[in-house]
Amino acid sequence: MAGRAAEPEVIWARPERMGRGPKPAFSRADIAAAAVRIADADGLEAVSMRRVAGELGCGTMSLYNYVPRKEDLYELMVDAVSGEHELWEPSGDWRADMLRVARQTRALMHRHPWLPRLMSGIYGFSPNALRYVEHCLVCLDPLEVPNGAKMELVAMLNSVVTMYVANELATAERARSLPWSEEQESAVRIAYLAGRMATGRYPRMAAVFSEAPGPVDPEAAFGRMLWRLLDGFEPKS
Amino acid sequence: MAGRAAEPEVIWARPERMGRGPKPAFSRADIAAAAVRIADADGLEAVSMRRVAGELGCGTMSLYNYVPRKEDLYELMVDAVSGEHELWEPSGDWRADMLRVARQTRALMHRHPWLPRLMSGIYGFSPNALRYVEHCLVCLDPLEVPNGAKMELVAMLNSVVTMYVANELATAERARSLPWSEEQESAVRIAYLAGRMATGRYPRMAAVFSEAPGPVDPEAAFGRMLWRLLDGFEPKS
DNA sequence: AGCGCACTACGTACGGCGTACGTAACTAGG
DNA sequence: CCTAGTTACGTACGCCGTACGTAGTGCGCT
Repeated sequence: MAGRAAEPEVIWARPERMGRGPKPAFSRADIAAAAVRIADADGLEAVSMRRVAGELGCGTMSLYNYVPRKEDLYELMVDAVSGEHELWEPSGDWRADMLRVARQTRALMHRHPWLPRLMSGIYGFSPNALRYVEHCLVCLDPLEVPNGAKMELVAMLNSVVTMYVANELATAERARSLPWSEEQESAVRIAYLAGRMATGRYPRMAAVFSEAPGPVDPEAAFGRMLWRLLDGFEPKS
Repeated sequence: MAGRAAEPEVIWARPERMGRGPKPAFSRADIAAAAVRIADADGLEAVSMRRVAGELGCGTMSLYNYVPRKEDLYELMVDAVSGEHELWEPSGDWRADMLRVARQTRALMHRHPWLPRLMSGIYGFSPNALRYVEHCLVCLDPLEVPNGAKMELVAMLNSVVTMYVANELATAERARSLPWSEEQESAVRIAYLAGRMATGRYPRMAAVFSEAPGPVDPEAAFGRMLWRLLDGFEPKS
């Protein structure tokens, strides 16, 4: 019976340094940084165990001493860039602070375009995620709602920001990955949508597209979205 | 010069049937259904071109006559399950209708647990996505805000639901994929978090966890989240 | 001090992946 | 009826994650 039932499985629970043998050549931070560098430069699909090992200058299989499965490498990456969040002394205006948090998260995801995709699959609270959530809660001190609601606010904020940026990036990446210019890509897109709208099956959507004065301003749309979200948490007067 | 600069690239823009040769053995719907069956049974990572071809009973490379790249297969899958959305005559109460939409989306994602992960990477409006959005807009007819705001409402609703279910599924899958029971998994998780909280570095989070009476009711939390979101769109009185 | 063992390092190898490419069969348009 | 465009599909290439075996290393115990 018995035997190894698979190790702790939550990578943050396993100690970085074991007691016995020679000391490791790298830290988790080194590995995460290497993986982040690769993903930033060549995209998430370029992050392979071989490539990360190459970046570090070690054999491929040596990586498995630090990271039991590739999925854990992803968790390391998310935690590493979460550490880039700059924290500040709360202003006393929780809405202003939350807007600042959201804008910072959006900037972070633009710097690391692979981040939204990984956010959907992450399970637990990494060290830097804990720091981040704690900071949000401190900023929410002036808000007079139950603590649970504050957690839910943080979760919702992250959700909408993540998906908003994911959409931003999906259209941008389409334009970049193909040998077309962005105008051509968007022209094809518009033409397709126009064709669909012309069928008359989607009158409400057609109305939306026809009355749109031009391309939407992403910054303004982002701000409106956040404002509406925060409105839902304002205590009833 | 020139030559082929890569085809239309938006799979919905390319016609399903070409003019000339023998008639295709399958439709896109067949292929999508096969892929969905595999993903439902064995997870998204089991969806490979070979496996789908096997399910259809054809050679692997024959699939590329229907689907130029694997990414397009994913789009087909998302569109296929989006067609499972049941549409109804609007009730006149836009909040009730939006709640129903959200609950239906959540149920859909529980039926197809791979869906949230794919939603983050999808680019355009597939036929069934158009149907779905149009239905939401119809339900929002009684809401007196600009049309653009209605689109933004639908987008936010989908974002929040997607990430909520993604979190639900991530914890559930962790528990299932390991040879542990769910209680053991959650025990490890709690122990880890308790250890972190004991450091005193996260007093606000510690307060949240300490005052939680027990495991949260996912249905109730889901409902609260939606209610707050919709509140942000209620026209100012 | 010195032994033993837990750990690190890493090469090899296996099965599976996406898909480029070449070939044969087939059918609709001229 | 011919022929050009399409379908069908087998082969092959270069990746991928990672199981496993072996050798070296230095901490902790006796």
